[in-house]
Amino acid sequence: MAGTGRHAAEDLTARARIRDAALELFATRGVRGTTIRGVAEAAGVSPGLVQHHFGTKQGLREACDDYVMQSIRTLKSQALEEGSSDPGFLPAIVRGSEPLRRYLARALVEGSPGAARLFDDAVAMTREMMESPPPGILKPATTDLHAYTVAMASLSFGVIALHEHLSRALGADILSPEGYPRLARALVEVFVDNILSPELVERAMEAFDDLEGRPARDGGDHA
Amino acid sequence: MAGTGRHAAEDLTARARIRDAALELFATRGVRGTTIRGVAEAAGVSPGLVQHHFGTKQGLREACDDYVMQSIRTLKSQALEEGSSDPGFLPAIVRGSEPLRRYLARALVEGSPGAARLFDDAVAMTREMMESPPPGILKPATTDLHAYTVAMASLSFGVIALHEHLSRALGADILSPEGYPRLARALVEVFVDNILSPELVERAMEAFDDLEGRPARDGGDHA
DNA sequence: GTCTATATAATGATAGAC
DNA sequence: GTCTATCATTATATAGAC
Repeated sequence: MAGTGRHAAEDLTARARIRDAALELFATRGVRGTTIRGVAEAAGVSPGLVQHHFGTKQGLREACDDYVMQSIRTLKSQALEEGSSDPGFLPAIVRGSEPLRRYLARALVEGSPGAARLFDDAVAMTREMMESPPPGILKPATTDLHAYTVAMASLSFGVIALHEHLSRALGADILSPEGYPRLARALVEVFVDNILSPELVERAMEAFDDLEGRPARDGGDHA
Repeated sequence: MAGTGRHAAEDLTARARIRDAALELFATRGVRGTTIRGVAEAAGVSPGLVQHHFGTKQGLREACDDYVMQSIRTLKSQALEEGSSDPGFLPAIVRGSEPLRRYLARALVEGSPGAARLFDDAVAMTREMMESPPPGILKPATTDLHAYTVAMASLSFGVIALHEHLSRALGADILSPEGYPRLARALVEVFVDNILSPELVERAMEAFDDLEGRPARDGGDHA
């Protein structure tokens, strides 16, 4: 499958061209902001043909959703086969096409079933890896491994969802092969660095306990 | 200002009720998915009154944007005054109302000028803190402090943008006072933990160098 | 498969009464 | 300030020709 979306427009069937055009518009204008007419125009076909191939706008959207999520899964599998050392989804998605990434970013916030499934699968996959870590990765020291896993997934997918802001702040598209290393390096540094003093960490943990109404820990001298 | 959005609907002027209704709809259905008529119905007024107060749909959106971002800034200031130990935006936003958070999540992806400014300000604020860290926080060991800062901002705002998925995966609203501690604790653990072996970190850093076309580091024996 | 033409509904915005 | 009535535009979806 040409899952990355990198292909010449002329080589594609009308159906594929429509799907690609819809992908792009759904990503930039959102689902409701995209019109069948706009898709048809962008694909160089008539509005009637869009309906012919996908039935309704909802059908078109579902087709895009399936296509994007399947493409990303394929990219992820390829990255795994090549033995990528980076455990997250990020390296896989960086290989994808720009529209693919922007579609995912939108879908993560607009409420797409496919994006939700992708996120949940990533959590499950990360959790399995944390329970029996590969060489070079230690088992996390936490009493709540599930929350730990969710927090890690938040890091990866947050980069996707916010890539526009991150790119603007950094001055380079952080999901392009050019800009990605700079952010990735910084993310690893944040992981490795220990900028929080043990006392601060202890205080923060106690504050969280308080929020939950738990009893104070050892050394906690507050009510 | 009732920046948290916690107020009885009866106590509000029609203008405020319209704004709150629009806030809610913009957040859940997006800008293009929201209709003047829908806003009017939700606010219990006529469509004409919406136009009377805000002119156009665009004007209504800008008013919502300004209101939300200003409210969040106010919450942030309050958190700072109270000497919150948590440096990010998260603790402030957790205090806000549910619609406020969902609006921000959408705005971060839909392309809102106000959200972009908020993000950039957060980066600048975090950067200043990193350059002269408060007690308990060490200066990060990085050669790219700006990227480091952006990565940290990504963590905070990523939680907002993805809160729906995080909440689903965790089984509790992670931006409510009930669910927040569990995720926050996990985030701190991810920060503090060192689950990556030095060798793995070294390998990853070299891979990033390669992507950028930099020369190999000391000990790098690959071409 | 692909198009044009059209039915039907919804939307943003305006005008004017109360 | 608040409403109703209305216009012009635009949208989805269908029908049917080629």
